[in-house]
Amino acid sequence: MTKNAKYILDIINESKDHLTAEQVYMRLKEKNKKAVLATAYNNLSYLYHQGFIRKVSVSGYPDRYDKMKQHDHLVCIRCGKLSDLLLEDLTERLQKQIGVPMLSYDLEINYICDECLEKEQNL
Amino acid sequence: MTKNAKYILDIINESKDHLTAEQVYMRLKEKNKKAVLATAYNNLSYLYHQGFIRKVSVSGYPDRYDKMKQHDHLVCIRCGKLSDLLLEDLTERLQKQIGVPMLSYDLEINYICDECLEKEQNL
DNA sequence: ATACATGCAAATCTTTTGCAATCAA
DNA sequence: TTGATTGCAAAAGATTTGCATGTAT
Repeated sequence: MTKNAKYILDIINESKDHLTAEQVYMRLKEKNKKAVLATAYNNLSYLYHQGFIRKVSVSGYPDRYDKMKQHDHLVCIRCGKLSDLLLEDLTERLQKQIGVPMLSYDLEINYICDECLEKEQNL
Repeated sequence: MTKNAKYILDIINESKDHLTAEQVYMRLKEKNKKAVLATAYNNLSYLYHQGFIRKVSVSGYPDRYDKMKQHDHLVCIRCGKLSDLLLEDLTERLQKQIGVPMLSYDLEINYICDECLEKEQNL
C-alpha cells in the first residue's frame, strides 16, 4: 500500500460523507500537493478491488466512495442525495436464500428527500 | 405515451435480460427503423422517471434497464454480470425501520461468478 | 537495477442537450 | 396550429489509458 493509497483510505474512513473521486482528490492534495486526479482514481480503484472501500453507483451521478463497514443507503431518486442508514444486518438472512457465496450486499432505499418533495409541491 | 415509448416498454417487459440503452435501441430499430440512440435514451429516461421501469447502475458499466416487478440482483464484482434473484420481499420489514416513506428498494448481492472465479484460480 | 507508482495529457465511453424538422391531437 | 417527439450532431462529464518520469526497495 503506497503513500497515496494510505492517504486516500484514511480520507474515506474519516469522512462522514460519501465522497466522489473529485472530492477525494481535493482532500488528497492537502496531504500531497503533487497529487493528480488520475492518481486518486487509480488508487480508489485499487482500494475498491482490494475490498478496502465500497463504491456507490447511482446512475447520473459520479461514483461515490464509502467505508467498508456494513450499512445501507437512502437515495433520493430526484437529486441523488445519499444518506446512511443503520438497518438490521441481513447477511445471514440473505445468505440462506442464495446458492452461492455472498461477498457483501448493497441495499438502497429509494425515496424523495424533503427539498425535492417541497420543490415538486410548489409547482 | 408515444409509440417509441410503448415499444421500449414492451421491449423491457418482454426481455429476460438486463438491457443497456444500446441493446434497447437495437431492438427498437426492428420496430421503427428510423429510431435513433438518443430517442432510446430519452424514452428510457422518461419511462424510468414515470416509474414504469427500473434502472440498474453498476459502476464501470452502462446502465441497464429492467422490469418494475420487485426482485433482487446478483452482481459479479469482477465482470459486472447481472442475474435475477427472487428473495423474500423486504418492503414491510424495511419500511418499519426507516422514518420516511419508501418508494422502493434495490438490493444487490455481490459475488464472483463462476467464469471469473475460474479465471482467477488459473493465474 | 528493477518494478511499481505517479503526473500528465489525451482518449474513451456513456449519456445529455440544442436545435431544426416532423408528427399527432 | 400548437406543442411534444424525433432525428441528428455535438457537447458534457466521468473514468481510463499510454507513456515518460520519478521513486522506493
